[in-house]
Amino acid sequence: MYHRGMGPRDQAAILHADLDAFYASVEQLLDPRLRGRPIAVGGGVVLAASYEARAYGVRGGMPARQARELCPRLRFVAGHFREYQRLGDRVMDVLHDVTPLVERVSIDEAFLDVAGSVHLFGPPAAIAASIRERVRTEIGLPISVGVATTKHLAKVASQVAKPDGLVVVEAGEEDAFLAPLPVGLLWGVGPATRARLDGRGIRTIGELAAASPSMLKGLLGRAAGAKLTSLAANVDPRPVRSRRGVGSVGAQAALGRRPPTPEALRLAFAFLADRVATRLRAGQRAGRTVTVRVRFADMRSVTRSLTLRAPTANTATLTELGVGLTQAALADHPDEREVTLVALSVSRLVRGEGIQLELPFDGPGRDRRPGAPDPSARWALDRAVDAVRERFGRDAVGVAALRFAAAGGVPDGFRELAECDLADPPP
DNA sequence: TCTGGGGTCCTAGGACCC
DNA sequence: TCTGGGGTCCTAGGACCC
Repeated sequence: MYHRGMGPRDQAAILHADLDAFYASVEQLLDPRLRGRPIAVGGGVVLAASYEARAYGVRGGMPARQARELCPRLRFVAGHFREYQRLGDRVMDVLHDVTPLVERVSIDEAFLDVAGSVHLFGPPAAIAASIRERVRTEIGLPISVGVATTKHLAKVASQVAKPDGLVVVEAGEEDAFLAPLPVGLLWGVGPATRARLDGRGIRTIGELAAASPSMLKGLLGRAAGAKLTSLAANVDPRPVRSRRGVGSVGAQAALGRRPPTPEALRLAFAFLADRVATRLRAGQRAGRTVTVRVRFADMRSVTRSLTLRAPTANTATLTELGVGLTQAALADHPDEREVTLVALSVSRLVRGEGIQLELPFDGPGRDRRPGAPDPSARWALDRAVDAVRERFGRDAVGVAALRFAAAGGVPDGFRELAECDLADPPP
């Protein structure tokens, strides 16, 4: 009997391939003078740090100023985002040479199920070694690979292998491999869970495996407790899936510290709605639930959402709903004078050719007021904007969005890298 | 000049229906 | 009329991932 993507099983044939310090490694590949030196990609904030920089404690997400304090020699470089996409795709091509069962998790990371490739290319460990060799010699980038019986364990193994290493956990060796490792290496255990476990004296995966399931359930909740119990016991039934559907599309923008004036909100949501709606339309999607997140100066954030009767992908509609939901959230927090970030997201997506499913203008379940914008006119405007951009490029139209983007924030190229493909889920 | 951007999943409570 | 139960949808918040 042979398994197809179902774990656990008798052979370690799941690979997790993860490029090391990807953005920084690409910069060092493109410019040999940067090799061996501590570098950071980004401007005001560190988007990625080389291993040389990490040795000083520099981390992604860190403000540039703090990074420079930790490492005075740190060299900041602007990102070559197109190159990241191109080289990431080339690495995925190498992986696809081994098996069609490749699940790309992000630009620089993927799972592979090589159980069906063994008769062609040899044992999984040899396949992993040849992937590393090819990515190194043909593309010029370091990549770490973990090999194990399940996705979760393969992921842990690749983390242990970093940087530029290979770790194979053979079937039967899982418990011994996991026991001494810190719980934070498990997928789903972040700072909050780690702190709670620490409070119970649980620091290693071995200690977690020995803990009682009912105690974990009480400590972390039903789902998290059950998940950790099964992960610590190395039971992970998730198959490698080559394609998966996207559940939501969103965008956010940091504002610095700004009083939330109507004009500022209008400009910000024009920018966000333009990004979100354009992507939805390009992917033949529309969504019913619109969610706004507002972050205040103390980093606390609140969300407000609204579910429409009919799905929308209209730029003007999302702009207005975004502003309206934000104003509702602000009305509940009258003491907050400054907003540092706003986010807009659309979920409960539906798919369809040439979607023209417009919502009632002023909310769910109501009729349009006299004088309210005509939905079909709005749809026509979107079509016109999309058509102009298709011919002349993204920046050809969209005055408000451009004004906002020019005011600061991260480059569009970086945003695009993080976007998920709106590809079809498997049938 | 404190703290980027795009996602997923889970929980809990209330509304509403049968 | 009262009480009880289950299912589904919606909203808000939180943890976590890359």
